[in-house]
Amino acid sequence: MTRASRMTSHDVASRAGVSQATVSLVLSRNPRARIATTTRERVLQAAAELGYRPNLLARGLVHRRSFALGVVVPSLDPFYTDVVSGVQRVAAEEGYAVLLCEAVGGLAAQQVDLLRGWSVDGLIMDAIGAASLAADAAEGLNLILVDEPSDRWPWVASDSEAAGRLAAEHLLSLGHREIAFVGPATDCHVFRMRERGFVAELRRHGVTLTSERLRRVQPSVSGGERGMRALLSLRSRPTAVFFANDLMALGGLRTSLAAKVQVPGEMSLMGCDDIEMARVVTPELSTIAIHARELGARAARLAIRGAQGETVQNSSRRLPVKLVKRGSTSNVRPS
Amino acid sequence: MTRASRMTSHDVASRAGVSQATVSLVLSRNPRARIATTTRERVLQAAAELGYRPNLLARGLVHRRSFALGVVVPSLDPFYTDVVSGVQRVAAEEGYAVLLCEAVGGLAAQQVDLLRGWSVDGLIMDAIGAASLAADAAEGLNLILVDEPSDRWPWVASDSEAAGRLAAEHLLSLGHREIAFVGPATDCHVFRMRERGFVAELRRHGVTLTSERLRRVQPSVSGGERGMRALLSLRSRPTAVFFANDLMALGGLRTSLAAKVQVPGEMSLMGCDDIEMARVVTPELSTIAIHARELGARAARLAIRGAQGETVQNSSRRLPVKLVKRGSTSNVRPS
DNA sequence: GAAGCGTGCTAATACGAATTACCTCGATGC
DNA sequence: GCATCGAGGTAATTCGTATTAGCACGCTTC
Repeated sequence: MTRASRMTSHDVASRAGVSQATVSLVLSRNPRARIATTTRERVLQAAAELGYRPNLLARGLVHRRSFALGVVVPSLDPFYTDVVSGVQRVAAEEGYAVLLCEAVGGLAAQQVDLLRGWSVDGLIMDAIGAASLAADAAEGLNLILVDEPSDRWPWVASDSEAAGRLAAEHLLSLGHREIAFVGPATDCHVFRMRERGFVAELRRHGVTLTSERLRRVQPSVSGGERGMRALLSLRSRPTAVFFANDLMALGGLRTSLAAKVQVPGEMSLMGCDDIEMARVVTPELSTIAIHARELGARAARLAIRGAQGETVQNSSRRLPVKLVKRGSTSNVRPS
Repeated sequence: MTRASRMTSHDVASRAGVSQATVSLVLSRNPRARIATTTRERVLQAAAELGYRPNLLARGLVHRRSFALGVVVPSLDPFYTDVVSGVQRVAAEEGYAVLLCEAVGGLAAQQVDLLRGWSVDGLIMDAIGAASLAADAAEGLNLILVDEPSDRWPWVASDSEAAGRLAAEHLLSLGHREIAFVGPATDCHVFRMRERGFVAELRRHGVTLTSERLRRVQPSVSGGERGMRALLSLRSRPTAVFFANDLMALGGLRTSLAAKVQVPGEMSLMGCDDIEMARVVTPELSTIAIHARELGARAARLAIRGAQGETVQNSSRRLPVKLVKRGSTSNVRPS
């Protein structure tokens, strides 16, 4: 009951009057171990009395695995925050710890090195980060990609093409034909697919995206503002805009309201991701729900299964996405 | 150059033709060690060629510290996300890893136990979480509290009372006298101080907060909505409201706009924290900047210094806060 | 009563790096 | 020429846990 720290299995052993090995056998519940019930209880009681906690560093050293998952995110933006939260939840359930790294300036490789040193059982990261790794840096690593399919590593991803398609369907169903798209310039699978699905569906309905209605900006709030400003200054304004993520859409909304453009009266806006804040702004943002937490949770499960020796390669599947209709989209007004 | 994993200091040693001890001495740059320059270089080259990374579990086991910081947050809401981000930045600079735990349902104690097992060098957590620990659970732990002063542990905190005072000053300076406050029911130091500073400053100017203008709700967006609805239904509506955090203020803003109440024309709203989203909504939210990232960064530095043996007790200081005037507050309109 | 057989536990070792005590070897002192 | 000394390195031990091989003891069996 004294200092709960610094207690080792040896301390428990001597208090219970057994050997350290026995303590380990009891506490690790090794099924192959034959332990008399009375001994087991003496050990358990001694451990409880001393407040014994196994040293996970020592355990990890022996096992050559740490029971920790590494997560490397480009930044703690709303999307990745949800992913991390999902990872965290599953990890906690399974008794794993989570080592979090924010790879702000392309120093993903350095962070991965650190996590390697920790013998993480699994490493969850985004595609951009993974791409920045040296060829052999990921060797022997149980790597799980978030939101980008790959044939080299297992992955979890949402159905980004469907996301784009759903957005298009929604806007078309409201009668819009003058439609614009704002997406990032970065060559990232998710955004590429969202765009592809969106454009394809528009085309299927005879709507083409003119180049002046396709704006490339940073995937952030201020990027969305820039994109929207450009669209508002066009001779022929669109009546609806799909932004490749919610942050940009929030920027677009801001700019529209600042310009006294009625949303959704004169201009329908859609985002993608369904981050928390989409429900908070006025009007609430129509968007496509990506279920980022679920994505993180699945990545964690995949990582844990991979760490336990299962081959999870190709058990990957795309998570369905869902239209979330809110207040920022409406019928095109009769003109 | 082959598998960068699994390389031990023994491998480096045999490749460089020296003993493992020498490798360790070279790589740990022990100042007391006398190593010939030529040997040092042979070792460094061998290490580089093999892509050697020290095993941090083994290192931690020897040192009885892990070079990792634990962070336990009640949830990854915008505020704590910023805190974590600040911790992360400093940790990365100093070569520390960050073990993140989200203690969703009062299971902070359990998470702390996990982190204990990891021999974390420092543990950063909020006051509510710390309070939920058993009396001896924090024994021997290098614990740093976020946003709650304590004489038992070092802490970092913002000047919450000043935050409330600044909010009051701002609203008063705009001519408001009919003022309301929305805060949480939870007995948390930060919120208590914000309220105290706010109320005291009002009183100093002869403005009292009637009980119907003091709403207690959950510290969330929907809590803010409830509070605002209550205020809007009063016979004598206030002309300005201070919310104890930005999430609640965003809820209040939403509710006001939904009720066609002009903000800031008929109703000035203020939040506190200056989360990212405060700048995104329309109108932009006036608030008090708390500098959560800086709070996290300082907590991390304190934890690291504490881990290195320095006594950081009472080197604690309150971080100044700052009024951020934006579009959700304005002069009271002449009636 | 010697051989056989489980049961229940322990001794010993490994995991990989850090650290301490000590050893060797050449140069120096007198 | 013998003791001294410091520079440069190594062998051995430690950290705390998991695991394997094997010991001791009691019970059966013929």
